[in-house]
Amino acid sequence: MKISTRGRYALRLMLDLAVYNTGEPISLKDIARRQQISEKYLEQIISLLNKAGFVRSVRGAQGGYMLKRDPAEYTVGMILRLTEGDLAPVSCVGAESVMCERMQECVTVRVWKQINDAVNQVVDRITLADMVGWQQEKADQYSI
Amino acid sequence: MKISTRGRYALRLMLDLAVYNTGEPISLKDIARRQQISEKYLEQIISLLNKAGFVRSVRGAQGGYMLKRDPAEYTVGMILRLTEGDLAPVSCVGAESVMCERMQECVTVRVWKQINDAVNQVVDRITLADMVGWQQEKADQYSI
DNA sequence: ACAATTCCGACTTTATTAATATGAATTGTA
DNA sequence: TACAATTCATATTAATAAAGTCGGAATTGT
Repeated sequence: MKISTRGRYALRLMLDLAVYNTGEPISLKDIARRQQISEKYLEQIISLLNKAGFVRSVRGAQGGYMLKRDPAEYTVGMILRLTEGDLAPVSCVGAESVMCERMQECVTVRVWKQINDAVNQVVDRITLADMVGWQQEKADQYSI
Repeated sequence: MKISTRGRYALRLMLDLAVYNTGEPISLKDIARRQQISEKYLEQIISLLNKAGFVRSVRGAQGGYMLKRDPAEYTVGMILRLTEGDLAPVSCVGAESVMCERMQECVTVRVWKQINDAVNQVVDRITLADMVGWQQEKADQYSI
């Protein structure tokens, strides 16, 4: 039931883009330094986000990435699903659920459905903007 | 975010013991046949359940396993945690949470905590007895 | 005695995770 | 225009975990 580094890093990456947004592209090198994540690994991850149209990339010197939309328009669910794949605890209750031949008599599936719903409700409610707000609170706490 | 076969099989195994309980020990062979799971693999899984005191074993011919307590006394959470380990989506919000050095400034941890709470609330509420009930409903549906 | 079972530990195979490595393509700046 | 800083693309590797399989010892009812 773990979320892998891919998903976790993707979330931190997107949050970093939101928090440090100045209108100028932000380079992966900066993000990697701030987040203490291998730059090369981040390349792979942001490539997914880029292909999905979540970020805009600027190539060449002084290049980098920026969020394409407002932070409020990204839910945690969107980001995690893109990088982790379906968040369903078993494949038979996922978005494109893979039926199994025991479906008829299977009772455990009700458990998985409930877990799935509970998780989705959380991740689809929280946006990047929420997280930026939390970050701000923290910053305030420690600076006072 | 997947639950592995270990946990899924353990749940089906326990449910099988609850549903087919007659007071006599039930052999793994029977369970394996009914649940379509490798008997050898089930041995490993039930060994965990046995050591944890969830089931009672009877060795030798006509031997097998029985639930030690009433189905209502087993939650899904108990069974999954035993076989899957902590259900927390990341280790820093689990029961014996492993701190990381970024804890102070980390904001994503709030997301993981909410997911963790949501999942626990579901699995700690559902008991084996609930599932036996569901199974009964299904049986009724299809027999009418 | 024997067959059916649980019990135990080692082994194997496959898939996934988490990167690293190499280098090409692009572009602002000196 | 050269160059350095970047993104982009693909291949490779190393470590770990998942999902079993295998062989046989120990126990016990018939």
